[in-house]
Amino acid sequence: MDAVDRKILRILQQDASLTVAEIGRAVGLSTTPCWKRIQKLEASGVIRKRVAILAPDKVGFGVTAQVSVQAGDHGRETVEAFIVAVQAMPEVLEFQRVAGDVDFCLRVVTVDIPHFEDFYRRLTSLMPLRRVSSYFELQQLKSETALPLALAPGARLQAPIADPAPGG
Amino acid sequence: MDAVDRKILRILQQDASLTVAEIGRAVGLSTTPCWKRIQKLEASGVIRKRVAILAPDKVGFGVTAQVSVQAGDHGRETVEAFIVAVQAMPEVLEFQRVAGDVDFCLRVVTVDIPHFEDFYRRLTSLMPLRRVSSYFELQQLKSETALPLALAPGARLQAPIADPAPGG
DNA sequence: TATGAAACCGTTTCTCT
DNA sequence: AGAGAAACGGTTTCATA
Repeated sequence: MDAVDRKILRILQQDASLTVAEIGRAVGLSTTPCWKRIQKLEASGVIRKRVAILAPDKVGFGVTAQVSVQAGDHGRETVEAFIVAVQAMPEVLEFQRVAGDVDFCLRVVTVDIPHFEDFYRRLTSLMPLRRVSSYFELQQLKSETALPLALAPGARLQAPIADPAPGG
Repeated sequence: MDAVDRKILRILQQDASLTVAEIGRAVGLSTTPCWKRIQKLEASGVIRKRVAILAPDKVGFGVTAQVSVQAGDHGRETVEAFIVAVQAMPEVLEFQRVAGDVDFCLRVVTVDIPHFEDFYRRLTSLMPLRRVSSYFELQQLKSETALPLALAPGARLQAPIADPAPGG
């Protein structure tokens, strides 16, 4: 993966609806080699998928929360069952095991506070937990799905991507 | 927005590389009306954008962390400058003001621990902070960009989307 | 608001450098 | 590896119900 591949990825992370010809123009390549590079990036799993990002408020989700969980002192099997159950909860978008003074972090969306309370009740009844903290989002200050490729190993620091000039 | 629109959105959130004809087939519509609905969902801002999702490890990001920040007792202007500075830090993917015993939550990616230390030093020198907690991700248990539309107001509970049958 | 046919344009393949 | 031309297929428009 070279600098041109990284440029392509930076563009596709920002807007995957551009045509191959437009992307090629932006990275200084004609459509065929640009298309071949994209195919390779998809085949090798660097590009995992292409998705549509929705506006949570426009589909009725008013609450998003960060939840930290400290597990009680339970056996491996209990914790594994907990993990499977949490993974299956649709309101959980992100779920990770972490190192620190908590064991798990979750990012949760719900329609409103009563729905969150219902979620919370279901979560805490899965297994006895030592501590659970919920942080409700008051203001979304930044939300990115794009990885900062300018910081990736091998990247020369680059300026942000300019739109391809309309006049060519 | 009706049940068909929600079906379309559920599909597009999962895989935005499907053709309009395929999506139409999955929701029981021919391509033209399906295409019109997608256009409307884009125009109204329900669909914010289409993006490529990359594999962090394949581009060299080995560390992702959740960082909680409790602000010191500072004036509005100091905090606003802090917010602007954090928004500009490329390693910060998510950044929100929250209610609870911390003030801000961040989701951060870096190449490795030394790079995280560098980030941490820059973050903590922006403004005196009362407390900063970092939780390093040990295991990604779930990672979704798709909102759980089955829980959205107005949604009848629906089964997961089946792939359109290969044979037609 | 849905459909099918047709026009248009982007993607994919092929050939050549 | 990259370029350009051609074939293919998906998108977008149009006419119609």
